[in-house]
Amino acid sequence: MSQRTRLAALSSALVGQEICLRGWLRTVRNSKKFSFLNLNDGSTQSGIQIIADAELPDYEEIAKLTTGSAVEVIGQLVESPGKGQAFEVQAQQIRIYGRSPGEDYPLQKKGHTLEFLREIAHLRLRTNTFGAVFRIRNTLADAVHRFFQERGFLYIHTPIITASDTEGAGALFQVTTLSLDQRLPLTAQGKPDYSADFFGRPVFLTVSGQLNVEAFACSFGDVYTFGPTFRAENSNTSRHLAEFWMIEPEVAFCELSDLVQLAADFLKFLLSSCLERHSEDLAFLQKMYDPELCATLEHIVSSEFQTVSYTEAVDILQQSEQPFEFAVEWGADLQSEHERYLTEQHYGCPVVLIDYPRDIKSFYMKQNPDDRTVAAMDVLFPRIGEIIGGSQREDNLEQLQKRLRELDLPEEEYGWYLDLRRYGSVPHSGFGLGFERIVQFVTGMKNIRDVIPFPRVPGHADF
RNA sequence: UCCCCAAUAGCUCAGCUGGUAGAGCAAAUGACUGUUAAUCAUUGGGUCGCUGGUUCGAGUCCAGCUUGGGGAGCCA
Repeated sequence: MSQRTRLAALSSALVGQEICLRGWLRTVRNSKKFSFLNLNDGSTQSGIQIIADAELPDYEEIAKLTTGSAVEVIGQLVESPGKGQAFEVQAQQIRIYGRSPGEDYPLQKKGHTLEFLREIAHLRLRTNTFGAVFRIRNTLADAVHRFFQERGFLYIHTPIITASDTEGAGALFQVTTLSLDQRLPLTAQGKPDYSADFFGRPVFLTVSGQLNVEAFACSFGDVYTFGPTFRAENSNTSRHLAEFWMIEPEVAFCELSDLVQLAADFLKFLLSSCLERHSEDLAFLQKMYDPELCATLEHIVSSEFQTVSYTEAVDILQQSEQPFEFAVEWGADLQSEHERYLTEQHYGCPVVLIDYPRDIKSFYMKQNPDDRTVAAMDVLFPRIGEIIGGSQREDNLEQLQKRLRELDLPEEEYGWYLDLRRYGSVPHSGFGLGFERIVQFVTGMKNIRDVIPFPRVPGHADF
């Protein structure tokens, strides 16, 4: 069997040579003496035109090929006399792996709506749009690791099954081997008897690796996680998933200002990696979905992120005289419309909001000396709002214990977490980036369900 | 979960003040010497989302439900 060449590897240097390609047909155009087949193998946006001459053996079978069929083409790469492509392949031999009956195959030689394609998530991957999205998603995943690896961060695999609810991170999926179809073992009080469950206690799918990864930061210094995350929230929006991937760096000997810088450097690195590698995919997405896509990405790479305290932001919003639906008031969480005003209109660049009121943030955030704010940080992007949330962590044992008591959280559940403050405590900070959010931003996709392979949302776990 | 909008052929849609179903594309068949989501001709294709109601008569009006979309909340 011949060595296969990927379409991405084709170049003018190969013109005149015999090559072997394998992939799926996007379009077929027949005329009396030959057929034009457009082949794509997933490695690039543009496919390649195959010329199948009627002189070929089995031409009758070849002429009956339809959109979606899988084939192998052996032939000579030649310069194309036609418009729209630099070269094409003059087929010498075409092997048919699998036909694709035209009367059934849902993908047509026409545009489909993203809503329709979501119903055929196993086949939408063969479209130009999803080719571009998933190639870019791959580059982003690679760039995440490159960024941290180049800076000496350790990649940590935190548990997916966990007993701890990282407070405030949302509703949990419970994991159990107790059968819902049979009578539950009950305690004397009539509650489920978890001593009979697999782990002997209630456990859940993780909503965040943060608490675990703090332990690693307090041993290895600079670490990060990148893994699946689960939220059982009944969120029905274009930017929430029940299962998604999250990146959480955690850095020891790091205060909030250093964390802000890390987040900005990180986001710029991710965006510029895509601009470098994906001009063709981005051009396609720009043409189809967002005329300003590349300009937006380039603008962010070259812009200075604006750091503003929550208190300053509230002042700006109150003086803006914008007709906001929700009033701006110190102590309340900012609404989407407020965040978007700051990043899109007031500053016109990414904004990092810091030092939020203590009462609207989580227990583990570092108390500021003013006694009413904590060293939290949210990075706001134009269009999508909050893309990163993070903070410096409370590293003072007494302060953290006090916070647990104030919020009525069980101190005994956090014993190991408090140990990190008890033994060799250091200032440390970290943030979380929802991976699909950045894929969404880079690709210009409006709905997060279109940037993950098989989306899991309330009421849907198909495929 | 809340608010708003929508659901008609495989896909995208039209269908007026209620009178019994249409187009383009796709598919199948044929034609065509270079096409680019090719072109031309022919053919087949519908429980008008579901349930009930109003009416002589409902794709059309009303109610409930289901599904999809947009926005909000929760957040990443």
